[in-house]
Amino acid sequence: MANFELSEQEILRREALEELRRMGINPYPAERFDVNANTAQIHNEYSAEKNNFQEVSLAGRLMSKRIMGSASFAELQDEKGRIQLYFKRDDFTVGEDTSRYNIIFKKLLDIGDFIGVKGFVFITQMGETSIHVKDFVLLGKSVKPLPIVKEKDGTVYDAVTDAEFRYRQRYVDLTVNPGAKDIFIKRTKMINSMRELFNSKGYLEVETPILQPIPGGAAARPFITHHNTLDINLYLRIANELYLKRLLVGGFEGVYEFAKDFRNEGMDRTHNPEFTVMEIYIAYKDYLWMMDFTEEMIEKVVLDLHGKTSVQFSEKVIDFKRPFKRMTMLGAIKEFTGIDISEMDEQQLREVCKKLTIETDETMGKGKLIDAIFGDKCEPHLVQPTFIMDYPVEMSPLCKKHRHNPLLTERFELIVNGKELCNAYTELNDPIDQLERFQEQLRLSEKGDDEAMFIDYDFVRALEYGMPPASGMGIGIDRLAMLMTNQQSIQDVLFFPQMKPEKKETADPKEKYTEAGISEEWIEILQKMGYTTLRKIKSVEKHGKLHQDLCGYNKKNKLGLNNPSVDDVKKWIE
RNA sequence: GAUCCAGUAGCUCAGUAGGUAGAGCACAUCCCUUUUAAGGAUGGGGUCCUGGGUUCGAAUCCCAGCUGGAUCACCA
Repeated sequence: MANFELSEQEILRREALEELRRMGINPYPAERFDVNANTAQIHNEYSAEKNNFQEVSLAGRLMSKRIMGSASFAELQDEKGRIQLYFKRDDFTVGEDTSRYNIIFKKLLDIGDFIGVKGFVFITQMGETSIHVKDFVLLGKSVKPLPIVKEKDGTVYDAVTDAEFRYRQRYVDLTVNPGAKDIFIKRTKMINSMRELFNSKGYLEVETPILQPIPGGAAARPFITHHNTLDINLYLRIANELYLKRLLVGGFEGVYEFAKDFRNEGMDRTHNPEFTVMEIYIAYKDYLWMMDFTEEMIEKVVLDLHGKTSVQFSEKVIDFKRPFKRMTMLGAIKEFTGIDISEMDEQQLREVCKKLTIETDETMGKGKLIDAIFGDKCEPHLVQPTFIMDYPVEMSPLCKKHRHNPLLTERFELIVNGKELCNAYTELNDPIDQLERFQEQLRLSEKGDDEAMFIDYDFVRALEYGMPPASGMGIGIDRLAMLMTNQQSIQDVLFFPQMKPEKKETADPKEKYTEAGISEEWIEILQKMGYTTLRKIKSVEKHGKLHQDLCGYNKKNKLGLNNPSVDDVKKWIE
C-alpha cells in the first residue's frame, strides 16, 4: 500500500470502506435504485395540508452530517438541489442491535457518499422541509474528501475559488460550488433555443468532417494529425463552411451544424484551442436577409434565457433588442478615426497605420491592414450589438463581391462588447472568381502570411457544378455563452478548458529501491523526505548531505534505527 | 512572447525587522433526543510550490524554475 501519499482523511475513508465490506455491505452495489422524487419537487410541491410525499425514494450525495445523540440531521444533494434528512436511532434498531445507526450511519458514511433514502416528508420545528428517513442504502462510497462549501441566505462560505482547481477538477466545482451548474445549464438552453428556431424553419441539422485533408473556411493555423492507414496528414477543422456549402450544391436549401473547431493558436480569456461554432447556410438568401435572421435568432435566445432583451455583462448592460445598429466598415473607420480610406492603396494604408500607431509588418496585405485599423480603432468602442457591413474584398476570399462596389464584399460581422460574435456573407458561388480568390490567398501565403487559406480544388469543382445563391452565418457559441452568463473568461463556459498537463509523479515501488541496495527500513523514510523515485536519489550531488539528512531524520523522529554509513549512501547514488 | 500578482493543513485564508507554523470549516475521540453557514469539549494533521544562495538560523531576504491568474502583445 502506498499509504504514505494519502492524507489521514483518505486513509480513514479506505478503512471505512473495508469495515463496510466486513459487515457485508457492498460499497459499490450493482443493483438499480429507483427514485420517485427529487429535491426541487419536494421543496416546490410539499405541503403539510396535502400530506403528500409520504413514500419518497430519492438518491444523491450526502453533503453534511450533524449528529445529536440518538437523532441526526444530514443533507442530501441531487442534481436539482439539497434537502435535509432526519435519522432516528430507533428507526434502525433491530432488537438490541443499534449498529445500523451507530456504526454504519454515524461512523462509516462520509460526506460525498452517494446514498439512496426512503421515508416521508415533514417539516421540522425549525420550519425546514425534511425527509424522515426510514431506510437508507449506500450506493457509492467516496474515498476522497470533498471541500466543504456552505451557504446561508445566498451567502457562500469557503467556496472553492482557485481557478486551476475548478478547471482541472470541474467535477468538484460542480459538486460543491452553489450555482456552478447554472452556467452550463444556460449554455445548453441557449443552444436548444437556436436549434428550435432553425428546426421550426425547416433547416436541416447536419454533421460534416472534423478530420479534413485541407483545412478550409477560415484563416487560422490548424492542428495537424496523421492517419496511419492512408499515411497522410489530416487537419482538425478550423471551420466547416466549405462542407456546408457543398451540401447546398447537393440540393439542401438550409443546413446548419453546431461544430467543434480547432485552432492551433494562443490561449487566453477569449480563446480555447477547441471551441464551438454554429454555422448555418440558407439558399436563395443574401446577407441583408441574414442580418435580420441573426437579429431574430439572438433576440430569441436572450428572451428564452432571461425573459427580457437586456443582459448584465460585468459593469455593462447590453441590450439585444431589435434592430441592432448597422454601419459599414469604411464608415466605422471614418467615424472613429476621421480618415476616409475607401480610395487608398496598400502603401497609403500603411502610412495611415503608422500615423495611428498601429503595428504592421511586411506580410500584411490590404485586407489585413484595414482589419488592423478596424480592430484597433473601432471594435473596442462597439459595446452594444452592432452590425459592421461591407468588408474589403482582400479579407473575405469566400464572400461574394458587393453588388454596387467590386472592391467590397457582402459581408457582415456582429460586434458585441468589442468582440466579434457573428460573421456572415452573401456566399460566393462564382467558381471562376472563387479560384482567383484562392490563388490570391496563395500569393499571401508565399508572402509569409501563415494564416492564408489553402486552395481547395474539390470545393471549386463543386461550385463549377453550380451552387444556388445563398447566405451563410457563423456564431461563436462560447462567446455567446459568456455574454449570456456574464462570464469574463471562456474557461468558465467550458466544462473542461484546455490546461497544461498536470505533472503527476508516481513513487517508485520498493523493489526499485532494494535493487539499488537500499535497506528496507530506509525506503519509507527516503520517500517521506521527498525522494519518491530512485532517479531523485541518483541525482543527489553530495552523498554526504543526504547521509546527514537521513541521520538527522532518524534522530529528530527518534526512530532508533542504525544509521547507514557514508559509504552505503554513496553506493545508493552511484 | 513581455510585465505584474499569487502558491502556507483536505478547503477558505491569516502570519512573522529572519528565531519552535496559526484560525475557521473538514477529520478523530468523548458528551449531547430536532440542529439551521455551526451543539459542546478535547485532539491529530504541514517537504509553508521546487531548487539554489545569503545567514548561526529562511516559510519569511536574494536568484532561478514550475503552476495558475491578471494586463499587454499575437490572434477573423
